[in-house]
Amino acid sequence: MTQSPWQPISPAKPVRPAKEPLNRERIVDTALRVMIDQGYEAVSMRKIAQELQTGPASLYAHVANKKELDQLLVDRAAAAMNLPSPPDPERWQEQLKEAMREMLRAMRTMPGVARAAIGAVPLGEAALRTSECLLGILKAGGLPDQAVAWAVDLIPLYVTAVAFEENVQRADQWSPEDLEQFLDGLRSYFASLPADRFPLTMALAGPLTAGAAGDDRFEFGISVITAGLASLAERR
Amino acid sequence: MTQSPWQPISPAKPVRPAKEPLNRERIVDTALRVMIDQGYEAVSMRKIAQELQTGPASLYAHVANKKELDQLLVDRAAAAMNLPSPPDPERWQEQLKEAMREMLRAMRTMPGVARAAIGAVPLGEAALRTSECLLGILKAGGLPDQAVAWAVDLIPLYVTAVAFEENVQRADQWSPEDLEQFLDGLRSYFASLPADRFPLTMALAGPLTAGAAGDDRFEFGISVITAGLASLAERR
DNA sequence: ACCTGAACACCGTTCAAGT
DNA sequence: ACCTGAACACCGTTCAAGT
Repeated sequence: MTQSPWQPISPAKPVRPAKEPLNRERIVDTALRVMIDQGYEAVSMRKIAQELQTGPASLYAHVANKKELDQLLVDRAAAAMNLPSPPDPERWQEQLKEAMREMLRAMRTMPGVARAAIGAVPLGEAALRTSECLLGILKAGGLPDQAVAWAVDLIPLYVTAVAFEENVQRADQWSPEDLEQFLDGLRSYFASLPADRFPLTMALAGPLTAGAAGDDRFEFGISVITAGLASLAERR
Repeated sequence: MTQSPWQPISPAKPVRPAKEPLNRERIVDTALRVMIDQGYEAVSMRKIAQELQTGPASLYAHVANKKELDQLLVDRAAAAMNLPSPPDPERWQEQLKEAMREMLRAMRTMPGVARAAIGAVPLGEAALRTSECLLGILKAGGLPDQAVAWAVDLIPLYVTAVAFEENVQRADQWSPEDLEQFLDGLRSYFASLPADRFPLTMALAGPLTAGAAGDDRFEFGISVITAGLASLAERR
């Protein structure tokens, strides 16, 4: 074989290696992209490896296991949250509601993250910052320390559960029309129940199937929790 | 081969067929047993089939898919709940708390059922009876209809999320000592944080790691929710 | 109508072998 | 130290073939 004259004589060495090396960040970036595009179910060690043009075994040099990857995704979501600060004793209830709305908003931008978050203790740096912020708001509200601490457990639990519910529906690929059709079916199902055994379910079929699409149900939830916490503060 | 004299001459035909036929109930019974023994992760179509001495394909004649099996398990848990009745306007808050305690108790006897329940709309007969009962208690509390309906969504969501959390710990096979060790680790982790950025997390390390074992945290949650709902009733 | 074996298209994780 | 192929022990679901 002859060397073309415009090529250097030194052995052909690409300026960049064909593959850039694997690292934690690239793995989490890829997992996040897959999760946003295709949902939590699609985030598998095998699929992430495939996206990175390698085999699943390669990931284990950078991530302990799937659970750790899930935790890293949760921390990404926490990092995306813009929580109200500094805490204001005059407005703590509104700040708390704002924080919960923001938590849900961030989780919605990463559908599936709720599934990764639920039932895991979030100890990443961003998750801790979220906790610290909530602690501040609740302290500003004048709650006793133990109530503050348990509330910081209760609040993400509720928001995550709501996001998780939405995520299940999304995973089933329900369009708004599908949802409306499902609710219609539900209403006629309620109407067909034996009236002697399910009188209230039948009477409240309307309210029971309302607010499934928008944020009214979530707003109700955060109002109940905020009012409940406020009632604890008043007893101080 | 000679026939033993005390055996009938007619061809050996067992009085019962070697296998009793498969049906929904046997499948759900088996799945429930596996779930109680080995947790939700162990409840797979393949494993249940194996327990029933058949192949996984055989189950699909009686159960649409895994999701339907999950729903049937959830309804078994709902059927095991002994909710307070009839509703008493004088005691509705205590009845509501009792109901939530009973829901958690039933879910605890079937670890894993929370995982099957979360994010699915429970429409089995027993689940509907649970709803009907909660509707009665909340109506007795004088809440507006829409609040009653959304509360019936919020309450099982919270209880299920709590049960799910406990279930994750159980799935990781944590003994009480492991939990204590984990909490110790957590406390020293909190103590090691940068004091300028996480002052409250550090100051509240005690309360934050308290009540993880017993029911204090759950009692706090049901108090907050009940008080929040009561504050809506007062505004009527 | 019900059951079955075999297949399809997946999982998470480990491990010995390479560079 | 990092990467890899191959294997292990699993998944849910489908489908043609049996009875």
